[in-house]
Amino acid sequence: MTDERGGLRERLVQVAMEMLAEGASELSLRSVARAAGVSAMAPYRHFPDKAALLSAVADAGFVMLRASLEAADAEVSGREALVAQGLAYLAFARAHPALFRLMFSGVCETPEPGDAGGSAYAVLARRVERIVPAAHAAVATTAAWAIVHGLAMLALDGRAAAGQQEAGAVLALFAHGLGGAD
Amino acid sequence: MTDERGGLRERLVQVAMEMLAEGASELSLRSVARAAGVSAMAPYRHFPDKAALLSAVADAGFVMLRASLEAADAEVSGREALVAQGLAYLAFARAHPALFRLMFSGVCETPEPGDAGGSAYAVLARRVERIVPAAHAAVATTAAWAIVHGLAMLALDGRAAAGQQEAGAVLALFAHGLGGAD
DNA sequence: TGTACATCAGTGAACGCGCGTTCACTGATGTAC
DNA sequence: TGTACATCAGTGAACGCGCGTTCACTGATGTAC
Repeated sequence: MTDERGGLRERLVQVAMEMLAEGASELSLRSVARAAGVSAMAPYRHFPDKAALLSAVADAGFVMLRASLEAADAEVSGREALVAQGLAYLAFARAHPALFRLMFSGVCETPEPGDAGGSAYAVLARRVERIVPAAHAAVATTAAWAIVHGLAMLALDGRAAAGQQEAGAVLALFAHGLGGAD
Repeated sequence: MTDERGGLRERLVQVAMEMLAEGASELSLRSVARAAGVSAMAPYRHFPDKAALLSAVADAGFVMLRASLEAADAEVSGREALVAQGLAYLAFARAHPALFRLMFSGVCETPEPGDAGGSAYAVLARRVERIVPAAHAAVATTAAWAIVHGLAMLALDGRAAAGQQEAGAVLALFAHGLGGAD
């Protein structure tokens, strides 16, 4: 039990993410506490209620997502980087479907929209700004996020082909359709 | 109680949709039965289990969505019709957020992907086919659905500006970016 | 016309369950003097 | 060095709840003869 090191708060978040990774589609406070080897009441030492725990899990998900986008963006440049971010976004959703759903389930009251500083959104926005004329940047960023998010959601529902190839074609079509130099 | 006319099956579906419209975020079999003025067991005469009831509700949602898209498409033509469908899709999501979430929650095992004949997807696909070269139609349709679905989902989460104007700009950018004649 | 029977929609009580949260507690650790 | 006290993380029993589903039933309607 070397895992017993460290604060319970972090452990609960980590255990919850593992449960989601293992296929749990809904988390209960009790089940997370159980999986962490702790009484049902212990989480209340660290979170005011269940929603706060789920919110912390979603936050951790956004940190992971952001890191994925940044890594993908760094590998290439220009329009290709935009496509790479899109594919990374999709890969994240496919790799962590339950977590992804939780992040966008409205449970989490994280602001995370356009103005939230270090958000995953900002990574995408920064890349779009380098591609399209400033006048279109805001609209193009929303469009880029929407297309990638829609693709991910539809793929999770089995409603759109989720293959790397199809997704690549869709993103390339979109990136090509954007105005601006490259 | 003129409403007592008609099959319980249809009444249950209708009542469930009303509950969703009134803000319920999760439906239980019992609550739907209660709202329909019927015992908790009555729904089992018409649905094998809860999932089947939710599935029927989602189906009814798709029928509504499809009708909205068709109506919007009929008003204008060419690229404008594509934008109009997109706005109608968004309007549907905003008008029926809980129903929309249910429809795309994976609860419903409706096929409804590309090949499903009379689906909402087909309405969008038919319009895209008239706009872009046949070689790109499949990719463009997926892209169109994704952008519109992503916009809707992000809007429901409060993560993207959902104003008619912003959405219109995003969709116009996308429609303009598509190749092909118009 | 009347009787016996089958069908069928809906009832109502009960099952076992897991849930979020409350409460009063325990026992270890730190700190003041 | 020792004693008294506060803090704090975690415990464990209990609460009331709504859930999906089971079971055996009731009572109305239709049908055969």
